[in-house]
Amino acid sequence: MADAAEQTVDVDALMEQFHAYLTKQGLKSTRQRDVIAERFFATDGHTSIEELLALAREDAPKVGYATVYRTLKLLTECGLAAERRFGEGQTTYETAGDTEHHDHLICIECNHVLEFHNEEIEREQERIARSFGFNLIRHRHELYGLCPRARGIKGGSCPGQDANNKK
Amino acid sequence: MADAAEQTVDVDALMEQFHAYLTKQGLKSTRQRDVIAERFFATDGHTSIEELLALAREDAPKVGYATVYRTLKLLTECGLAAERRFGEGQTTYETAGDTEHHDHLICIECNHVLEFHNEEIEREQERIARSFGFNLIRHRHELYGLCPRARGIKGGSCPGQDANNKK
DNA sequence: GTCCCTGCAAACTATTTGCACCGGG
DNA sequence: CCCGGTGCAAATAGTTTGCAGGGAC
Repeated sequence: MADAAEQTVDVDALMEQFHAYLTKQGLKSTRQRDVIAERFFATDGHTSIEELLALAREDAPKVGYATVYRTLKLLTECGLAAERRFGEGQTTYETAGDTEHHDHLICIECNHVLEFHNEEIEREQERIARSFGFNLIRHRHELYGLCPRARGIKGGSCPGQDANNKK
Repeated sequence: MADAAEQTVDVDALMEQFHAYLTKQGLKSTRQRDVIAERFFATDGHTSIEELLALAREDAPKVGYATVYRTLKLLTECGLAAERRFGEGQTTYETAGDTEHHDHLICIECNHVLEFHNEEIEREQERIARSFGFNLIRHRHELYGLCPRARGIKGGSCPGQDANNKK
């Protein structure tokens, strides 16, 4: 899709942000954290702890679940990762900070996840919150349905289907 | 709020639907199921398994978690209950079937839950799904923020705050 | 009487934590 | 060196399941 050189630059920038955060908090930069963060930044989609553990173990075979959880928590704290809880299973994480806000459209058959953004809805949400006297902090908006392929449309496919079709 | 006589009618009607479903499925109507369903229908808000267990035990002291879970699963199957998973904690359930669709506005301080419905957003969701070739089946839309009371507005309060402020 | 249902406890899944040792600054 | 980090295993939280006995139809 995008070529390797460009991605590497991106990952480097994110790693730098991560290291800056660690330093600021008086925390240490370790091999495990670096491996996990690098692998995480290199994924484009919505990645589970289990997947990240497997990826990290390619570089550092002995890392355990706990370290992955702890590292993703750090990444979430500094705004470089965002937790997403679709369906029933485990939490997945997506890179954040670089990209702007978006919501999700999920196929209930193939579990593929697409992203969308709609200003009209964003505005409407604000209006609703305000009308109840609320200060809107964040929201969660997920659309579940059947992608063209799942509906059996001939030649149909989820846009970007091939990218990262999980489990 | 509403008076007791009116609520009773409502609960009766829902119980009837529940019994109809059980019969249709060749399942049995038992004291435990009735107690749990009645108590559930009598709550207005978003109720957790734990709360339902406590309520059910007022009528039938020996019911266990498993029965409550199993009964709520039945109620969900027949469309009389809907699972809701806000925040981190346990799943809560709300009565469905009688009321029309709505989404939720949750105060992150006091955990109070309000309901809203906005046609514009519903339409926009459909449009978005269609634009990706999706068949929209269901969605999840939750707004998290601070209610007037939580923001410290003098005299402010969540609309309906007193009704059912959980945990 | 036949199955379904129930309560209990054990199993499970996803995540967190305690602890002894390891390693970055 | 010091103190935070790591791996492992055990602990937790929420929910599900297996099983022996009980109850609905």
